[in-house]
Amino acid sequence: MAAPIEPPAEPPRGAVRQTRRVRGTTGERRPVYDAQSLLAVAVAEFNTRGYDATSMEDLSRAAGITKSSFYHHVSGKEELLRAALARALDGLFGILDEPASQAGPALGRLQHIIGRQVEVLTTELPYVTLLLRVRGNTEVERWAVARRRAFDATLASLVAEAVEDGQVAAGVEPWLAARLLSGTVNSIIEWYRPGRPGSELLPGQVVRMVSEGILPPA
Amino acid sequence: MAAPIEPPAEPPRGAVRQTRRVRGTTGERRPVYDAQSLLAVAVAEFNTRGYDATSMEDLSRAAGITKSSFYHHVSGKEELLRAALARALDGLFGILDEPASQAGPALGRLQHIIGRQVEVLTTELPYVTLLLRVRGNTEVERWAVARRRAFDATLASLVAEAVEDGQVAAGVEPWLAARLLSGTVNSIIEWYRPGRPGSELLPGQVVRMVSEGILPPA
DNA sequence: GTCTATAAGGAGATAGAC
DNA sequence: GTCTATCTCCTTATAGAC
Repeated sequence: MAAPIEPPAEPPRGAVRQTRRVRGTTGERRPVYDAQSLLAVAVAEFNTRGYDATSMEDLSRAAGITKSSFYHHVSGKEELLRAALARALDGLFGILDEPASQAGPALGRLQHIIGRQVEVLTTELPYVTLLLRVRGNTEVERWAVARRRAFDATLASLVAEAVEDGQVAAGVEPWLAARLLSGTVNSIIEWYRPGRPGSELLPGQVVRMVSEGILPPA
Repeated sequence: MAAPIEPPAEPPRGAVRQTRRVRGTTGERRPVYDAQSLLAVAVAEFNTRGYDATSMEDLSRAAGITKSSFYHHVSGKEELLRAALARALDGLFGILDEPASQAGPALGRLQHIIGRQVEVLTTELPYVTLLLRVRGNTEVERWAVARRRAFDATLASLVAEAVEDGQVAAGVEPWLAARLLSGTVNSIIEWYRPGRPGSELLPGQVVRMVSEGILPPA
């Protein structure tokens, strides 16, 4: 079987609680963690140093507790990776389930997906960043890589369909266009940072630039 | 000091010999290595597994010798990384020294650089791939990241100049265009593999697509 | 839930024989 | 130039007290 929908040995996700802080015995405030908030801490560290270069010691220090306490909450390093990759993939594949991704002319569906992909990239930035950097060293990583490829293949077939339908200029090689398209959109993770004004304009700008050119003649 | 031209503690490069094979005592053929050919082996492994996930044991096994023998030829893991990153950066910055990168209208210089960047990406694929994946964990990595940023900044200022000169449509935000431009070109490392027919057309196709759109209307 | 202590193994790197 | 053996440190992960 290629590219299974479910990751290997996925346990059920626990209930999600908000991170809050309580007063410790010595008076200082210490965060109360659950699996979700520790995942966010871990993914941030993974993205800063790289997954393989980040030790469980690094993660626990970032969370403000010892390594052993960290292990009380999470089952291991690879489980953190699996959960993060699953979240990124859920976001991306969720786009394909939307009505506007399935109805209408191929070009319109493509533009909807691209715009929404930019949105998911920015709203789920840390998780998608991690996903796009995975190399395929373990079973979990290979699963994520295969799912990513399946997503890209969907886009590639849509590009081909748009060319066949005469909505995109025939001089374009569909497979090359699809690859540059994915590369352009995914490259946003290299520089996008949340909280800057004008972020809500980005999806439309990206869709326009891939349609009219990043450097259109005046 | 920011973004020094020279990497930290760079030793002079040794003479380059071609890799050949000699008959061992047991009759099997074993490659004769020098620093350059071992660098190629190492970079290939780094790109497959990721730099941090690749052990010196992995490298020596890929070269067909023991870890100790491997250390006879190279001084260490980080030195391999430094040499590989230097090669990639030399290729990229060499583009900026070309006459066509310095004379004429900004848009023309930009198009020349983009086309040549595609060429360097493909001809120096393993080295540039490694460069684009470096995170900045060590002094050597931070040096490489800073140099990369300097290269991107040169492109960004050229885009701004082309817009000011009225050669590129004024609706384009120069910094966004520059970032998507770099992202699009750099994404080629994710799928390009040497030896396929038609590779010589790629630079021109990429320049056309970033100018006219990846998905131009029919 | 958090801690100290520790197990078990893998990492980068070196010594010294052949 | 290549090898076996080894050093030292760091890694993931667990045991068990509080």
